[in-house]
Amino acid sequence: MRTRDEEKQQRIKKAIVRLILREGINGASISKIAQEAGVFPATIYVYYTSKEDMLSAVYRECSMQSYRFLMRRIAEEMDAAQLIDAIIRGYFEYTVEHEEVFSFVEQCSHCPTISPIVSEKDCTCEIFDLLHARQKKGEIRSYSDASLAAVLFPPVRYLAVNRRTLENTERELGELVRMLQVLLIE
Amino acid sequence: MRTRDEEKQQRIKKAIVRLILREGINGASISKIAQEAGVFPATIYVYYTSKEDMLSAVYRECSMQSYRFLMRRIAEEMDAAQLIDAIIRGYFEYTVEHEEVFSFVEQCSHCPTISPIVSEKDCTCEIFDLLHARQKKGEIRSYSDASLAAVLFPPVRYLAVNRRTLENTERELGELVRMLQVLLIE
Amino acid sequence: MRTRDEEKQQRIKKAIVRLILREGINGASISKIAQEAGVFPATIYVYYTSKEDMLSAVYRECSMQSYRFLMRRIAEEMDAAQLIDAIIRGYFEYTVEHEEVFSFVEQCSHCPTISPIVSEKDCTCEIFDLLHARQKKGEIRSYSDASLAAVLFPPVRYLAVNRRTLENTERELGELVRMLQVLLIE
Amino acid sequence: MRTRDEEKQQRIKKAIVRLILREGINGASISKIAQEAGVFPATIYVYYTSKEDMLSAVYRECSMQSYRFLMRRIAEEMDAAQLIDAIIRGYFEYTVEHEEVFSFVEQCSHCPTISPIVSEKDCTCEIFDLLHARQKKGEIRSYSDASLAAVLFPPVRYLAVNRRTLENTERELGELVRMLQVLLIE
DNA sequence: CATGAATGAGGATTCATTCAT
DNA sequence: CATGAATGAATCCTCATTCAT
Repeated sequence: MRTRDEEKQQRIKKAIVRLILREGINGASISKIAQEAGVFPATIYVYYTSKEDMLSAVYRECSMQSYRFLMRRIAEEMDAAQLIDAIIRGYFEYTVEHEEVFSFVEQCSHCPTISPIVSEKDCTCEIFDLLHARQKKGEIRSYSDASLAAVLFPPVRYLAVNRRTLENTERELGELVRMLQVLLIE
Repeated sequence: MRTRDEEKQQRIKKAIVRLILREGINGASISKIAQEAGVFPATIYVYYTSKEDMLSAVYRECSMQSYRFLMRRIAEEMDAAQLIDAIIRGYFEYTVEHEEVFSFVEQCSHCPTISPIVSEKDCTCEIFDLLHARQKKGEIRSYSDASLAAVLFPPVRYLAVNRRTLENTERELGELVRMLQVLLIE
Repeated sequence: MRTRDEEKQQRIKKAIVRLILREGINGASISKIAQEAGVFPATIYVYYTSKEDMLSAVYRECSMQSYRFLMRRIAEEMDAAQLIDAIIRGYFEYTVEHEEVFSFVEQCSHCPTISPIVSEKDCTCEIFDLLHARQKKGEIRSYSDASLAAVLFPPVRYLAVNRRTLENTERELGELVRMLQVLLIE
Repeated sequence: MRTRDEEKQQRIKKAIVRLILREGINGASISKIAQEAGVFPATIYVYYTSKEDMLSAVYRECSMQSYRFLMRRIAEEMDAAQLIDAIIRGYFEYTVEHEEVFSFVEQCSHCPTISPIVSEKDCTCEIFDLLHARQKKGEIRSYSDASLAAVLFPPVRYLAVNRRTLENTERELGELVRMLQVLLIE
């Protein structure tokens, strides 16, 4: 039956992500992943044809996940200020609530043997549709997509990785939101 | 006694950096590094006590290097606009001219088993001294250091990683410079 | 799934013992053991978690084996003289017939990183039960267990290690038996 | 000057012995020995041509040493009972006072790649001269040298290795002395 | 005589993967 | 579908030894 298998594959995915947060990409061997997932190494090959295949598949899924999470925070009817606030805070919340997945994606996206598989573009197109709409209405300045992407996401990741105390984080995040509202809104 | 070969250690460092750009942290095994450097695997242990020790040492050096490179582009007497321009373009040029080192540092800084060793704070303090001076004079808005760091460096890294054609890159970079000048200058 | 090969594990054990007789504890590397056993080095780790684990396990088994061998030579209804004769000669025969195992145990028992694992006490308790019974009946003098153990086993090992010709050995062994009968029997 | 060199060689010897007590024959590598002795690995090759040569030389010296220690406890004019007492207690004291050397010799003497170098016979000849003299005078029973050696030394080593508390040891040692006096004296 | 860098063989162990069950 | 033993290449690292200084 499907139920058992689905659940086993989920355990494998979670194990990869958890292990890579703890020990880095180097530390994630098939046998460790299997142990962490409570399955046998050979079982992993039932679901994936190779380690590389497995990593890419999980990486792809996780990459998507962060932007799907983000989209749920965003409503069509938000004005530009609200939209920027939602993107920044939503993305940040994602990094906190899904620390493991975030760390996993961060590592994979910087590894030349894995990263080519997924491009951020594919994941963020929906968000850019929304931004483009506001640019057309003259609410958001007509910067290029590259520039928008550069100032919207990497700074949030930076704050997420370097966060210390809750208060600091809250203040820094608020400041970043205001900065980007000033910068992007006409 | 044979004298310690400074040049040999340099070759090892370059080999690490080159190999990690090509094959990622996973692919950088001691034997591959040795081969790339033209030394014997055992020789590496004359210069470093372990692989971890080696990676940290080279990571530390490379991290510093990027900011030393940056500082050379900056002059005390620049005004705020020039300073921002120099930081953005200087940092970007660094990523282009030292692609290998940049990729190496990017990967290490996201790997939980290596990154704790070096903090960006330690490397960028000189730049922040310059920014603080301008903030005091009222030339640069009084955002927190975290926010400044978040909008100054990660967006440049983003453009560096995602650059395609030369023209595009030039345009995007110019746009980013203007954005940050608008954002940061009173 | 392939069933765990009991016979393969036996081959590994024999290989360890044989190799250590020939080349000493120093010479018993995993790869040599594997070669001697006709298995692959990695296969050893299917049966043992580490070299240390393997050595202890085999050492423990071999230690027991010598005293089980001894017990088979001994009958409940023997009188004191017969018992001493049987212990001395039985133990000696063991060292001759299982030279490899004997040499292996001798080496392990003197190595500080292995020996703490097995105590002779655990192996000889049955023999001491028999001796205690004779002590109670007044057939054997009431020396302490330590003294009994000291004069019963180490001298036999000494003769076993230093034996030259068959005749000599036979004579020395007979002499030792008589000495201990005189010494221990009331 | 000879002084420096002599002292350095002494340090090497002590290091070997100390290290082998702690970590067994396996653990005594040239580099560890050098570190323990405070010299450089290459320096060891000034004094010995190879590791094997070094081990044999130190083993030979240490073997002799135990019996020289023993001889100092023995006086020509002792009667048979005193002689046996002196041998047993002298040898035991040696194992306690020179635990490191004793453990080193014990390990080497059981290792087939080292032991052939030294035979106990060579070291104990003086003691046997004394015993033979008493045998001629009819004070000590005319057992063969092999039997004498088998009951005189190995039991002491056994007690030395298996000693726990001071009281126990004292009692066991006294008992062993009395046993051997009864056994060997007419 | 002492040194310390260099070496290449070999150390123990883990790897990703396969295969028979 | 799941398993777990088997594999041979690869892992990091230490070994004894040599050599130029």
